[in-house]
Amino acid sequence: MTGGTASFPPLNEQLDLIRRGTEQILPEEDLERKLARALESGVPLIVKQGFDPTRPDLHIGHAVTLHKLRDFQDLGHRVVFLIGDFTAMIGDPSGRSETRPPLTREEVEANAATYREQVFRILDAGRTEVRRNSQWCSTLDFAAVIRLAGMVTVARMLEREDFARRYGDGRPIALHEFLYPLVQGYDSVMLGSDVELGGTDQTFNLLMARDVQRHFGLEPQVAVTMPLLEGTDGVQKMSKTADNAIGITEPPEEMYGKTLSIPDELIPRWTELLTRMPAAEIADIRRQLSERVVNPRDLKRRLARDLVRQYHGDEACGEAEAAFDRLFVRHEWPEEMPARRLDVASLSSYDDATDTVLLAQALHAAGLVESYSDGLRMIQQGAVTLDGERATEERARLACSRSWKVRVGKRRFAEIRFARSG
RNA sequence: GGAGGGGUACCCGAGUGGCCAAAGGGGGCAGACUGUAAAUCUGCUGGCUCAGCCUUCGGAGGUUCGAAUCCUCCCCCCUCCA
Repeated sequence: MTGGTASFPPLNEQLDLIRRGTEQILPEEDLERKLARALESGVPLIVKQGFDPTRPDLHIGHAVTLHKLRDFQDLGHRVVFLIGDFTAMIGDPSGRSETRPPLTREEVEANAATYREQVFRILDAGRTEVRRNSQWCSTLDFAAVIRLAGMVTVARMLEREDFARRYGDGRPIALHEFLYPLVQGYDSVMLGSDVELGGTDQTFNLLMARDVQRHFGLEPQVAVTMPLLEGTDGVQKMSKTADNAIGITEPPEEMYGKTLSIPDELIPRWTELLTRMPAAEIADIRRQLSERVVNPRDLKRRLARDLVRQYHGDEACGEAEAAFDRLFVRHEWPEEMPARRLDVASLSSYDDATDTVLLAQALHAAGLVESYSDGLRMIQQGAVTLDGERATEERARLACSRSWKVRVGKRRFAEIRFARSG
């Protein structure tokens, strides 16, 4: 897949695009030199990023570096999407408070498969090389590992911020955690990478690879780091556990709505990191916001549209926006509500004589609330609406002879019908 | 190997025999306001056909009328010494 010689845009043009949104390019002179050489020789740079397939779902925070990979791709360079299947099976505990349980081969494979599907919504599949590091890591013998470990001193390892902090605090550092940066560096050796991309939390690892490459007599790679994206709360980094993430595969309406719920301050940053809007326009957005000549909501809407379009296409985007307007602007109910058919035989509060069930129980059975008790709470708090009327009676009962359009809170809807199996 | 400290609800953390379904904070949810923004105010935050009942304080036993609290054993985490 070397593709022979290629032609690239002028150096400055390439640099401008690569710099857009990036946190650091280390060292920048090396990048310039490599780009210049590529320009001259027609041999594209090898740009690598590794992903540990430890979880099935990616969120749009992961897309930040993917967009940058795409930039390199668009400039004509070779992108290697490296699946860290070997490392995932060992379980990287770094940074986390809890040790990650090692994954089985099957889990890793399953995750890797979903990664491809998600990643190619951004990357150009036809121009992406997918590799996996088990290919070379699983055959490394112990002597080779020790040689690898000999390339770096403990003092150097302790320069990494989280290692230093943990060491300083007297918190434990497992020995194998030191091996991870080395493995990552070894990946770069095997791939001959010119550039490696990662979040700012990866800076140390990306630079470590340079040392490892030098030990192997190779030209060191350039580390390009991207900012870590804040989640929808605007405070913490986006992550599934912080519950502030937007999944790449999330439904269009969710994606649209969640984007509109981010704090205003996040608009320029998200736009810069998650869309391909030119730098000049981003600057304009910043200006408009600071001069207060625009309603932030409109910029946020534009961002939301852009995101939904990226992952779901034009049509879904239009529908998502229409659904949003209906729900939150015009305060109407959705056109279609998920139908829930409840079997009265399974509802313990069903009363033959009146042919009714307790509302709270029906809400639970329909999956609109977490439990019967939760349903009671929702009713108490005035969160439940039946056919457009607020339910206020805690012990309210629903007639089973008809269907009910039910709303709980702002965004949970269902049409409940009853069935009798016996 | 030795000495000490600790494991409480989603998270942090108080509680050291009954007044404990367990203070307080964070987070979350709901209501008002709104642009599903921010800020603010209010309420809720184990389960159950709830004036009651059932299950929870690392695990298993035990003492007691009664245990998150006392005893025994076990598991796990942390600190210091070697």
